[in-house]
Amino acid sequence: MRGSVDMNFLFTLGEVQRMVRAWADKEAARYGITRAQWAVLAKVERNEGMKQSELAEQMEMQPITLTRLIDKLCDNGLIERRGDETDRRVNRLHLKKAARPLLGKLAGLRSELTATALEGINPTDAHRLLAQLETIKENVRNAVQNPSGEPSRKEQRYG
Amino acid sequence: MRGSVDMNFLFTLGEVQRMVRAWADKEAARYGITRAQWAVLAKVERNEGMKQSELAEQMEMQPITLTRLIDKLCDNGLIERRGDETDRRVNRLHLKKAARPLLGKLAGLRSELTATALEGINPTDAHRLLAQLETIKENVRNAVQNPSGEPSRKEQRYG
DNA sequence: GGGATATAATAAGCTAGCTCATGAATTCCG
DNA sequence: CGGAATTCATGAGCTAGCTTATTATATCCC
Repeated sequence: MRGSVDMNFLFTLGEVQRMVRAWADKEAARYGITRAQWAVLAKVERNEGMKQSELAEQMEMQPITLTRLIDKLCDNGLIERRGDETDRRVNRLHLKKAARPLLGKLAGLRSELTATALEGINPTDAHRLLAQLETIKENVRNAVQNPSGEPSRKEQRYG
Repeated sequence: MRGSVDMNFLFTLGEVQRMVRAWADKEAARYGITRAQWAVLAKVERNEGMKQSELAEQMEMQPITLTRLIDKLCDNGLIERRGDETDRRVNRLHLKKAARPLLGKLAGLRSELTATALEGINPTDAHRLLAQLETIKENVRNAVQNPSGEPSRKEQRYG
């Protein structure tokens, strides 16, 4: 029965998210960075030379939101925008040297935080949890793209 | 191996939370309410006559944060603060009549949202997911209460 | 070439949510 | 009684996110 899940899922997710965010922000603050900025920094590390627009899409956020976060990372000397050689509209994002040691510490912090959060959940379940989160993300993405009222004339769910 | 979970759990949770929040807020906006306010309203429904401080504790948020949300719900005529008879510092929260029909619609919306978000996840897994979220919440609560370095052996804070 | 259109980034201005610091009223308790 | 703690509210300020609009550049296609 879905009843009891129905009862709690949305709000529980909300509470967990708020608690985790506050906690991770507080810990990350030791390194002078917020969690949102950290997420951007980590993405740049794994994909140096990305365009802002690509990164925004990957992170499921609006380009302007990303711009603000990048502004701060640039102010702090952690990354830099470099113009693209063939398309002068484009900025490509690169780490600056100062980011390296910080990223090392942040990796350690991430392990700590994850281990603490997932304590008591065995690795198999943890993997399933992560996969379910991805599923939910996908479901929400779809829902946002074809809003519920609209049947989207391909899959009319009410027979 | 925990490696790949370690790699993604924190940031994936963040992305899911942002997407779900934006989506739920957008849907809830049809009824002139945000998700955060909705959560408060739903709690008041299930626990009429609560004090603000009790509610804040239940919802794992700071009293001041709750005060702001309650301000808006009062402005919109959905709930009201009534003074406690024996302790005049205390406000007790009650639904106003206007809240009833709204709560009915919101219950429907919640079912819809939950069903959409969890599409493709079977009920057993959905229950496990919810239980894991509760576990994480508990873990984070503990972590925040005794910050990481401190072993906090049995709370001998005095003496 | 040149107009229409698309894309990249940004600007301006707003909101929600959260916090800290402060203060006021009240109650508790030694 | 009188100091300490509790309960709530206010004000100021922050991050992060959104919408709408603007600027600059590229591309498409006649």
